[in-house]
Amino acid sequence: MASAVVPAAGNLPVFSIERILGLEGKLAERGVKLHRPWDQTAEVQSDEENKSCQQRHDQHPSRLSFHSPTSSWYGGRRPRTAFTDSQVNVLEAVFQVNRYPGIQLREHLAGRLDLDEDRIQIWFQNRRAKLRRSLRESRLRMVQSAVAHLGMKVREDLQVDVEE
Amino acid sequence: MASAVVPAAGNLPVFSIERILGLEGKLAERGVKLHRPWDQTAEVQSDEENKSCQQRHDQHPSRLSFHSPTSSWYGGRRPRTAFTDSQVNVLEAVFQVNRYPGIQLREHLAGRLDLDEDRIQIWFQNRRAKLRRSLRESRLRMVQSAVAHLGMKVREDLQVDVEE
DNA sequence: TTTTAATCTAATTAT
DNA sequence: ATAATTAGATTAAT
Repeated sequence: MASAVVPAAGNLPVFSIERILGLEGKLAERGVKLHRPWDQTAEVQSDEENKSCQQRHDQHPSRLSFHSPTSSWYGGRRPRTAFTDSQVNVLEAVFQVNRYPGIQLREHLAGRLDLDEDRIQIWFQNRRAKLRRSLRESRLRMVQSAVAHLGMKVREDLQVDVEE
Repeated sequence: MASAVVPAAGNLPVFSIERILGLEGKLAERGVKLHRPWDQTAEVQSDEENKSCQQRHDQHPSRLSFHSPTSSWYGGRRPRTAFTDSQVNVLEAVFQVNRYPGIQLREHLAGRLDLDEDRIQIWFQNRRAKLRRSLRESRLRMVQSAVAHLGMKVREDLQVDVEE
């Protein structure tokens, strides 16, 4: 077989990428129009009607449409990376010092931890989101606690009013 | 040299990442407390502020902190990738067929075009944003055109009213 | 179920 | 003009 594609997530390549690269990538430069029955609506219909990410049960991928995040032929999402404890320890230690590592630090970490640079990038993005979430929740608890104390204070004052 | 760090954008590492990885990453696991003067009062800044990038009105960043996207020691952003015409041609051809390439297609393209997979991912994100932008603008023009035609029609009708 | 890696949008920054 | 980064929301794997 010419194509050594690995079907990792159970999705089968319907159209070979070589078809696109070989035919469209080269012929299209010469103004050659290809017959692409699935592309008749390419620029029009799919503004964002289909964007909001439902369609879990893929209808057969012929026809429509390869223009939504969920029904994408040829490969699903990247398999979840399982960081080791020591990798997380290092990342957390760096995060203590720098929450926005630049490209050089990310590359350095990637080399040091044997990870891809963009895994580092994603890790820091998710780590910042986690921090913001925890800060929001702790602020919320502060407010709730303050309100609760206010309530107690009001009840105390009412008690005093009654006793007076 | 032990360190093969490439100063791509003219940024110099001030604190070696090895300090963090070597000291914090290993000793911290044994409960060893480190003296980290920059964690309190960062005596660093002279080197940080001549970084290549921003800091338009940077107030003295002593004290705090490396926790903002702009004052990040050790590296700025990734240098802008300059895609070749033929790379863009292929990416555009694929985009015609699939606006949401999964991991397999992205990896395939990365290998084929000699790019990192993450550059492919980013390219498609930006390309979708461009498409949405252009669709929004074209819809806006449609509405504007419709309004203009309505205006003309109204004027015609008024003309008829006057002539009658 | 909970946590978090991965993906997406939208806005922005910066080359 | 567009590559890179961010926050934020969501999806999905563990």
